[in-house]
Amino acid sequence: MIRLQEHSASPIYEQIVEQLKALVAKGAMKAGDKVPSVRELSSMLLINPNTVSKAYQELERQGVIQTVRGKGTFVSSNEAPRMAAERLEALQREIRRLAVEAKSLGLSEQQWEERIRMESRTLWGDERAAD
Amino acid sequence: MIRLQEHSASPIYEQIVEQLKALVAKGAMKAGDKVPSVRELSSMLLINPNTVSKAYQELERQGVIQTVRGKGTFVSSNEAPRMAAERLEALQREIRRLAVEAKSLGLSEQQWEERIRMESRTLWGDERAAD
Amino acid sequence: MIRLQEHSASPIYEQIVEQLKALVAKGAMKAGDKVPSVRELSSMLLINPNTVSKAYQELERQGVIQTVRGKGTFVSSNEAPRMAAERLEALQREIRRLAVEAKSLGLSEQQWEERIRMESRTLWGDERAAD
Amino acid sequence: MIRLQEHSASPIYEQIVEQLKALVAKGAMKAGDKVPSVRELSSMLLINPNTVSKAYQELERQGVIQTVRGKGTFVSSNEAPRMAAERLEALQREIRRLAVEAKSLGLSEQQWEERIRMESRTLWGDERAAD
DNA sequence: GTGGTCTAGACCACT
DNA sequence: GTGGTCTAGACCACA
Repeated sequence: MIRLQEHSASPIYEQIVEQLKALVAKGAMKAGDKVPSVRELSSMLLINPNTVSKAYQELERQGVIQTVRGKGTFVSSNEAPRMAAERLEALQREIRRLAVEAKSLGLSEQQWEERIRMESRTLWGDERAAD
Repeated sequence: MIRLQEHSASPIYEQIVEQLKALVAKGAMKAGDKVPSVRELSSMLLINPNTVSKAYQELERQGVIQTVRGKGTFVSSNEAPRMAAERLEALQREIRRLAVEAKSLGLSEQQWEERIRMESRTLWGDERAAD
Repeated sequence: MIRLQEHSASPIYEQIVEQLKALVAKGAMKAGDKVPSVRELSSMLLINPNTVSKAYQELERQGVIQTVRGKGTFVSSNEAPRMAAERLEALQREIRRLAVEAKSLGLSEQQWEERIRMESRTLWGDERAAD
Repeated sequence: MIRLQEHSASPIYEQIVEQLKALVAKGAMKAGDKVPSVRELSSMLLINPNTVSKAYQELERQGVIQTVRGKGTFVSSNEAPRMAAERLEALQREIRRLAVEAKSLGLSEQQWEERIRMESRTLWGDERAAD
């Protein structure tokens, strides 16, 4: 369900954050679903519980999951994402950076937007199909 | 020409890399143009020469600039960017990550693609106008 | 009468304490009124009786309710709240903390006091109206 | 400058966050001022560097301080506090809680608002005097 | 059982 | 020198 890349530039806790957000975005996990406990996931991934804990705390800050004391951690109903203003700003900055990288690689506008659409389809496509 | 954000999450050398790539992508610098020497740029930006040097090494590795012994450093003809395969893979991974973040923030497919187009226009738009 | 937020930062027993104090403060419950027994409330809220018991112990410690052996638990006459000195000190410390947070968020003194008044009205306002 | 209460209910890292925010709110520290390094403060307070680090990360998330790689940590120009929406909501909830506690302690509306004004003066008072 | 906090000590990237 | 990440292992509150 979650797979770590050992020699990745991004830290382990960030990989967990990204992948869990991806699972929720894709609909593989839905509001109310139980997330593995800190100890469970840490032993599954063979990493320290503190590292998982750090990832979960970041996910809670962003409103993706919610912890219930003594019971566990659950996917939250993501109607009101947290820190939306800051995250939208960061998103736009990163899009700008990637567009520069794309052009720097010699991609045309059409090629760049085609690559975007490839990812859009896998995320939003199913919903459109369901219409 | 290059402006550093003192308080940024990304390291200074990366800011230089990104901004020089952006200048080339926007057409503000073209193949053959001379880029400031390490000493020049470091004194302009009031930073350590080693930091500029690290940035230039990364830019050369990506094929954006080329050093000519005794003459200086120049923007290279960008027809065959180095490491294109690796960088295209990384680009696609990052697009995927941003699409997840966009959906996680509650953006619709239309809103997400509109944000992409906002950046595309400023980079590729001028060329289209010139057609 | 009491509504728990499953996904809240504060523990369940604290939510019960806060809400019962709020009911008394608003006048919805008055001195001598019977409060639900531990068993009743725990089955109403679908939680462990120990959790309700912990809440009632805290409320009794603060002088909000009183247990009469064999008869039940009642809202106490609130003329001499227990631990008033300690609680007043804690109150002042918390006001100080919130004022700092308000200023840190860029609120003006007027905006801060307006937010206070919004809450004051709903608690004390009715009494003034009854004068 | 920062004093820890050993037997406080609130964790050490939170005490650091609160106290540093208070120093900035009072004007004792201003934008651009250097904050003690993680290692410095941890040895001053005789606590683990990780605990200070956790506090600083939270302060950065709230936009109170900014770290500059390899140089240190500085008070940020607090014109755009971060997570403002979420923090304003939390502030209002906490005001509500404190108002209930005040009334529960038998305070009149006047006594409650007087206690608010006591803290307001020490934070905003100086500015008014400077007008 | 759950997550939250803290310590001790290590390694790394950046300047 | 700076902060960021990670591990190992401990204790606590909550349910």
